[in-house]
This record gives sequence, structure tokens and C-alpha cells, in this order.
Amino acid sequence: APESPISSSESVKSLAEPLQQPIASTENSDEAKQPDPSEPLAGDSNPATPLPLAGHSALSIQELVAMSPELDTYTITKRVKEVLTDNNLGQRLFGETILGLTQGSVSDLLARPKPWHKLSLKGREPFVRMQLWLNDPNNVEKLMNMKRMEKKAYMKRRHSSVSDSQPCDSTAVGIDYSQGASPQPQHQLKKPRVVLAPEEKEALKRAYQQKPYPSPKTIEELASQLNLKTSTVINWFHNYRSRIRRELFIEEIQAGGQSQAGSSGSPSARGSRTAHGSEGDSCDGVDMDGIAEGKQRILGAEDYSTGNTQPQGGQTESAFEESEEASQDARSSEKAESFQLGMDSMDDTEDEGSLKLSGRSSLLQSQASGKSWENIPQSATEEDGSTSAASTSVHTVETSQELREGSQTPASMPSTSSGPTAGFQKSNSIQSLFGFSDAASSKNTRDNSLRKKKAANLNNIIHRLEKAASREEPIDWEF
DNA sequence: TCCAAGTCAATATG
DNA sequence: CATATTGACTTGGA
Repeated sequence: APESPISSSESVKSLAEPLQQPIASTENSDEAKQPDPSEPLAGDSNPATPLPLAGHSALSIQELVAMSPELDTYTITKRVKEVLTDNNLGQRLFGETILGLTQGSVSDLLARPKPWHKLSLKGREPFVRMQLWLNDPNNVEKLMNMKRMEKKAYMKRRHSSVSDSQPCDSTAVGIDYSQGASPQPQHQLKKPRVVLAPEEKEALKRAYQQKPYPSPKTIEELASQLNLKTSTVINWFHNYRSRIRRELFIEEIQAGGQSQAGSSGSPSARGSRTAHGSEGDSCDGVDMDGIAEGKQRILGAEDYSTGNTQPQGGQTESAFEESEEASQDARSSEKAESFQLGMDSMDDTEDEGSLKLSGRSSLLQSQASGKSWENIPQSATEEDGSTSAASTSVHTVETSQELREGSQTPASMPSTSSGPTAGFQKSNSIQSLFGFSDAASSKNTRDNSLRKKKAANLNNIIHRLEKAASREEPIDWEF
């Protein structure tokens, strides 16, 4: 019963309690949550975002974020979406008044939340705000009010044709677009906003698969070939890389978590989206592109010993794991053991001499709706990493990160796995041991896109390894 | 300098 | 109208 007398800590506490599934445990390591004075400069460091912030208390969000416990971003966004749709509140309003973000950012955040542990301090901020908002009993009411006020202001504007700036409180960054001010603004310097043609994207993607980190020279070539500005190509690579990465993150979350609802029973209310079928769906969720592309992929198998905690941590990625369709669902064997080794063959294509490494990988797929998963350490076939593409051996590791124990929605679970239910697994000490660890083994994801992403990600990793191993010339290791 | 992570903001879509 | 996508920009780290 440690009580932290910190006055303002109440908000922190509120942050801590809310949802969070049965993850439980993990305690012990309460880092000291002292009020901590490390805010000498704080003051003006952040120019923007005064934002009202429901909390009010003395702590800045940054501080709250810093001491926030691990939040389940997926659940948070899910709930936020529910609340918003149930009450007909838009992302714009929510984003601007609660999160201090624009509509597009909110959309993105809600649709593709990254797992907490992959977020930077800054990136966690919106989630903390969302959690705070969810905890506020009057959240909806407040937003509704804002909505009303906005509407009123709008009406007024239409009437008197007078432009007035922001209504109500909330700070206002002061930004306001003056419309009347500058006479003849436009001109032709509008910056057209480059829009890449499908073929261009295609070409870029292809280039990416070969080389996720093209050298300046390559970039120049691409740019001239496609008739694009160099900076556009550079930007495209940056964006693509990070978006691919993000897609992978969310796969992880969905595969591993899938918590459950619970929350408000919500009386129907046209649930337009949220089609989370546990299975059966036909839609394979998102794809970054829908364009058909010659599915080409390289499945490399490398044995990256993720071991050692890489300095940067962050990026060690979870890229290992490639699942192949191979066994697919075809046989829905619900055997006790739910994994099987598959060697796959990559069927297709070697289009344009793309490299093809030996494929085949061990596949561990836990199927069954339940969470019967096991972590199989897998054999580590070390050996020289580089070059030996042939060796192949992949690890599908996945030290499960959070294993929820007992509890877990007994409600709907159809018993399913009869197994011993993995009793052991103590608390997730494992996790702390291995600083990172990703979770979730992919099920039979048989998306094309997924596969592609993974393949791409492999390339990405290969690149890193290459860089780390011998940072020299842009070796091209074509196989 | 490079890169990644976050965002913005224009524009696509629904 | 609202939400989704995406090229570009910003920030921070090495």
C-alpha cells in the first residue's frame, strides 16, 4: 500500500488503473515515481500545445507520460473509436481539442496504434491524453459542448461574414489563418503536392525490395529515371520504410493481444467499422497499396541472432518470423501441438533477377483461436551470418511478452485448447530479462501484403547487419 | 550527415 | 460532410 503523497499524482493513478487487461503482475519494478524535479527548463521548451488537458493538475503531460505505466494502445484506441462513433463525435474535433493533433494524425493513430514499448516519449503522449480523456466522466459531454460552440461560431460567421477567430478557451496557438489579410495570396507558388503515379510507386517499391536503403547514387538514378525530384525519392523511402515498419507492429498487436471488449456494451449504434472477426474475415486488412504488383519477394532466411541487445534497441524489430502460407488453414487441425515446421518454397517468381535466397523457414504457427502458444526457443544455428544464405534457419522466436494468465475473458472463450494451458510461465520476468521481445506469432496470415512487408523488412534488417558488420562501401551482395 | 519517429496538411475516398 | 492516405517537414539522436 504504497501511497505516494504527491498531490497531483492522482491523475497518474487514474491513468494506471483503467483498463489494462489481465496482464497484471509486473509490479515490483515500480520505478520510483517521485515527483522528481527535472524540470528546470521545461517552461518554454514546447512552444505549442498548451492544450487544456482535462487534468489541469500541476503536472505537465510530459511528466505524466514519463511516469505513466504501460498502456495498452490498442485497447485505448479501440475504446476511443467506440466512444467517438457512438456519440457522433469527429476525429477532427477530438484531435484538435483533446490531443492537439490534426485530423489526419488522429485517423492514423487510431487506425494503427503502435505498441507502447515501441513508442518514444513523444509518441506516447497522445495515448496518455486519450487515456486521461477516457477516464474523464464528462469527456463526451465536454466534447459535445465544444462541438456546439463551434457550430454556433460557424453560424455566426456565415451570417455576419465577419471572420472571427477561435471561440472559447483552449489556448489557441495563435495560429490563425488570416484570410482577409494577404491580398492575392496564391500565385503559382502553391506547391502542387506531388502525387506519385501508381507506376512510380510501383517502381519505387520494387527498388525498395532490392535495396531499402539506397545510396545517394541510386537515389539519383531513380529520381531521374522516374522524373522525380531527388528529395521526393528520399522522402518516399523514409516514409515507406517507416510505414512498413508500422504495419508490422500492428500485426504484432493483433496477433498477440486481441483482448476483448468489455467496455460499454454500447447499444449497437451502427458499428460501421471495427470488423474484427477473429477469423473468417475475408478482408485482409490494410494494405499499403493495393496495386497489384508482381508479387515478388525475397524470403531470406538469415539467422540474425537477435541476441545481444542492440544498442538502439528499438530497431531490432520483430522481423523474424516469416510465415508462409504453406499449410494454410486448409487443414484445420486443432491438434494439441499447434506448430509445425514447414518448409516452404517460395513459389514464384524471380522476376527481374531479384535475389532469391533460399527460402524455407521454420514455421511456428499457433492456430486455434485460443492463445495456445508456446515459445520455442528454436535452435540457433549461428555460423557466420553473412553470405550464407543457404544455411537458412529462421527463428520464429517470440518470447511471449505478456502472457496473461488465468483470468482472461473466460466469458466467451470456447474452451478450445484443451491443452495444459501453459501453466508454467511465471510472470513475465522473461520480458524484463530480454529487454525487448516481441510477441505474437503470426497465425496463418496469408496475406500477400503481409508477406511482402515481412520480406521487405528482412531486407531492411539485412541492410542493418551489413552496415554494422562492415560499414564500408555499399557492398552489393547480390546472391 | 544520415536516419527514425511524429506530425502536418493536401487530397483521396466514402 | 467525415475519415483515410501520403508527400513533406520537424525534431532529436548518433
